Amino acid sequence: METENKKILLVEDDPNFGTVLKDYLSMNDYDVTHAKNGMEGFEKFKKDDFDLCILDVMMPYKDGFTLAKEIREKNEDVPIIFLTAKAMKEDVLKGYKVGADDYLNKPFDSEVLLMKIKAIMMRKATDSVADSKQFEFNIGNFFLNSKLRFLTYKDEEPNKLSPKENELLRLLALHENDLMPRELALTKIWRDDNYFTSRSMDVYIAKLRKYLKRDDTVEILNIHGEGFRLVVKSEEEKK
Amino acid sequence: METENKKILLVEDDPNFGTVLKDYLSMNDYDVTHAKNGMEGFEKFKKDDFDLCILDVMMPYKDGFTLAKEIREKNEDVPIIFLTAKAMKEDVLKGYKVGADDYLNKPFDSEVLLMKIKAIMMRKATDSVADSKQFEFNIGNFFLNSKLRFLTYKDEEPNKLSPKENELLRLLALHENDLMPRELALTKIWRDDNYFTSRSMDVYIAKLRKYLKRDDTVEILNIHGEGFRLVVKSEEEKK
DNA sequence: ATTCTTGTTAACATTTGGTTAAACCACCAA
DNA sequence: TTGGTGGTTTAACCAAATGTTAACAAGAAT
Repeated sequence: METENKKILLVEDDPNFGTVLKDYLSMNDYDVTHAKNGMEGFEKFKKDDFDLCILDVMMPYKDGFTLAKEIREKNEDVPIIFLTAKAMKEDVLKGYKVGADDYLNKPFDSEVLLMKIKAIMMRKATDSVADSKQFEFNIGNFFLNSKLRFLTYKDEEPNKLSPKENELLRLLALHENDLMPRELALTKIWRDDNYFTSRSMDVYIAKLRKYLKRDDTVEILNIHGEGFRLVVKSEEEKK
Repeated sequence: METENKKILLVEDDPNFGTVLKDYLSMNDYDVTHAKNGMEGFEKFKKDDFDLCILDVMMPYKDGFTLAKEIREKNEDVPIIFLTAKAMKEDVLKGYKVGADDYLNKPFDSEVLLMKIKAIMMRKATDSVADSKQFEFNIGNFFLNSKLRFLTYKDEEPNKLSPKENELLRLLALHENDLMPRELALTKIWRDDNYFTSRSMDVYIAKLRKYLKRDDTVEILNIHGEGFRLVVKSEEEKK
């Protein structure tokens, strides 16, 4: 199991095709947000951080190109793939002008789309030195490197964390001193919220507590029925 | 003094189409070398340094894919565009597997080709700062010359590395002390990510470890499910 | 009290990695 | 053609890492 799935923004007005495509991509481990038109697409784009945008060109109100331009103003790096109804030269040229990374003519083969997505993601993966921000945390006297899955106490030997331990602690750290809802961890890490995954998560909370108990300024509290809270006491309140 | 024009290798067996295309590209300020078949294409490729290859897929003797594979062995970065007679799914997938950057269905619009060329060059220009011509590495007491495929320990006799050993170690070195994701090596070196390529990679990791074990400040660590990490201990932490 | 949730441990199942050796393959030379 | 050589892949087997489930104890809520 790896960190988090890649997020894709899919903007497609045809509801049937849109949902089918969304499901297909989800099945292939992408985290897909589906917007039904240009406006909605842009709203959703602003609210989240996507790794890729797939835009239908022909849409009412706001076509794919206009949307792409707006997106480019906000972010000049996100890869964009256009879906065009036919291989119109003008469309293709326009697409490239807006900074498309690729385009596909409908109808297209879903495997080809997957291939393209992979190729594009790989390209980005190589150069983008990755935002290390989201992956490093100071938690009391601990330091968590979530990319290498290391938890270090003071200057001792780093402790290896398993993927699930790591993801869970990272989520807790992202919500430091605040509630980290059970449901959030379950859907993000276990991708399913049921009795068993819930019990499994509790097992992992126990493991994390074991690691963290070396530092008595750090603690994972339970909020009954809601979730957990990673609290870090500051120097003063430590006494 | 002006910058030099981008060099394009065009491999196309149809003499009419080939020369017309060559002239068209030349007119647009590209420095085009035209080869009439796969053999000639590969010969010319070896003799010069191209910024882009445009390969016809259907050619006598040696088809475009085979040629692409040979080219990839020499150089894993040159962008490759395929020209395919028809939009066959198999062809497209095959192309991507060989590491194509794009493909075009004949007949195609020349402006579209120009656009694609521009887009691809742009991409390389921006992101390829990443794998910038980095072919020499100091790894602890080792010195890796990745161009000549030599690994030297202190001042002893250089050790020859096979192409795969070399590429793998180079990728690791590029990510020194950081995670080198499995997937990255598999797609970059093996051009496919499946059970067997993955096992093959593990075999190569074992080989590299054997070379490296002479120096105990250097080590290849595994990050379960993620990839590998080439760590070089500094003098202090060595003790 | 009793019912639901959480904590913890340990057994078990599954997945991934390490290593060796043999098979395979392309190339070159006799 | 044959045989050798170097490189790579495949197979087999084992070891390590990770994850799930069951069982039971302990807390909280009503």
